[in-house]
Amino acid sequence: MSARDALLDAYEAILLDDGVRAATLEAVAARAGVSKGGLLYHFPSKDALVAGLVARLEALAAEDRDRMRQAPEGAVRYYIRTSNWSGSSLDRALVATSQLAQESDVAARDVVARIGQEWLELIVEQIGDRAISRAILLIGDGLYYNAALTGGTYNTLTGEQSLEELLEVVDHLVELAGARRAS
Amino acid sequence: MSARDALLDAYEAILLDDGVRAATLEAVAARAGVSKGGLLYHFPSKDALVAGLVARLEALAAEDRDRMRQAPEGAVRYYIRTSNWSGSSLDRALVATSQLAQESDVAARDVVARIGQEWLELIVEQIGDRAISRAILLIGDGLYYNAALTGGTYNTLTGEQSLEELLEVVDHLVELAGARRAS
DNA sequence: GTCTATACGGGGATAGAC
DNA sequence: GTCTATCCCCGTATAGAC
Repeated sequence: MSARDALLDAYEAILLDDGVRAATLEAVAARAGVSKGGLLYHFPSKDALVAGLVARLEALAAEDRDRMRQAPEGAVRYYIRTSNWSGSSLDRALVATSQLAQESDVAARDVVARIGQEWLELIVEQIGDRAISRAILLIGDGLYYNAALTGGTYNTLTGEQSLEELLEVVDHLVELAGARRAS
Repeated sequence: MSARDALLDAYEAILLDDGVRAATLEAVAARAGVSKGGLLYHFPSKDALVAGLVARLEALAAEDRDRMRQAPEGAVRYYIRTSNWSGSSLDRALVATSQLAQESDVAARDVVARIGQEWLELIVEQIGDRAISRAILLIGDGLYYNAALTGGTYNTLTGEQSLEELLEVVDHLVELAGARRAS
């Protein structure tokens, strides 16, 4: 793994575990096993570090959209399943970046907003009804919110069973959208 | 208004507008129109300021539960309507405290978790089905997440219409819970 | 009850050695 | 490509004046 990636991993990890205040250059460098000077070679400023994280999130989200579009279970089920915390690269990058968005970081705020819009559009394409799509999107947002609160320490939906139950509820919403389309 | 309340208002406002990093003692004091020394008379440390915010949130949430229980429209509709950002005291205190929870502040994390559990219990009492209740809770969480991302700059559900549409979708979930109870 | 002055540590960033 | 040394600013907190 490149040193850059190791540094971004460390930055993410600290943001998730301890929050923005703890995510200092020194802490990030130490966690990645380099010195502050070493970090500043790869990322000449803190803004550069943020930009690196934003770029990583953007790439991961684009890959995820492809998988979501092609998911055999359907985009909606795929979206809900992957919104529950699993510790995936996308989970981590998104929750970490959300924290920066809350610090009024414009780049972070933009990318998080854009990703949400793209998800919404994909769901609308699949099920047709905008109000129901928004409700489904909000359920996923709720899962991310819960992950963010704990830094992804545990799933909101503990165990496979509650996720299955939630998916079943969401299936009903998809059916409802189908019924509305038919009428 | 007491000086204490003015200081807590200022703390909240900075947390919402600019995030935890900007919420320094000096910034809070300035926004409340007192000096740093003045602030430290009322709240002898930053931890005391956090504790003050947590206590305020707890009180507001307790009042809100009473209103939710007695809401003529039902607890679920009340919950969804008030989860959309309106700039209420509870909105502000909850989103501000959520940010502290993400900084691994134990007191903040506990109170936010507890409030969520109480909401869930209230909804379960009213509609019976736990999985559906959890889905409804997550929709509310999603609304809070969106408010938190922007510091409550705007509603996720712009305009009265999209809120009404969402409430309609949620009504279907409540109906579904009723149907499950009947069977 | 609120202010100023001051101490101290930590965070971001630069220069330059290796 | 990574390290140490150093600078300056800012955030927290204490002491004490008014």
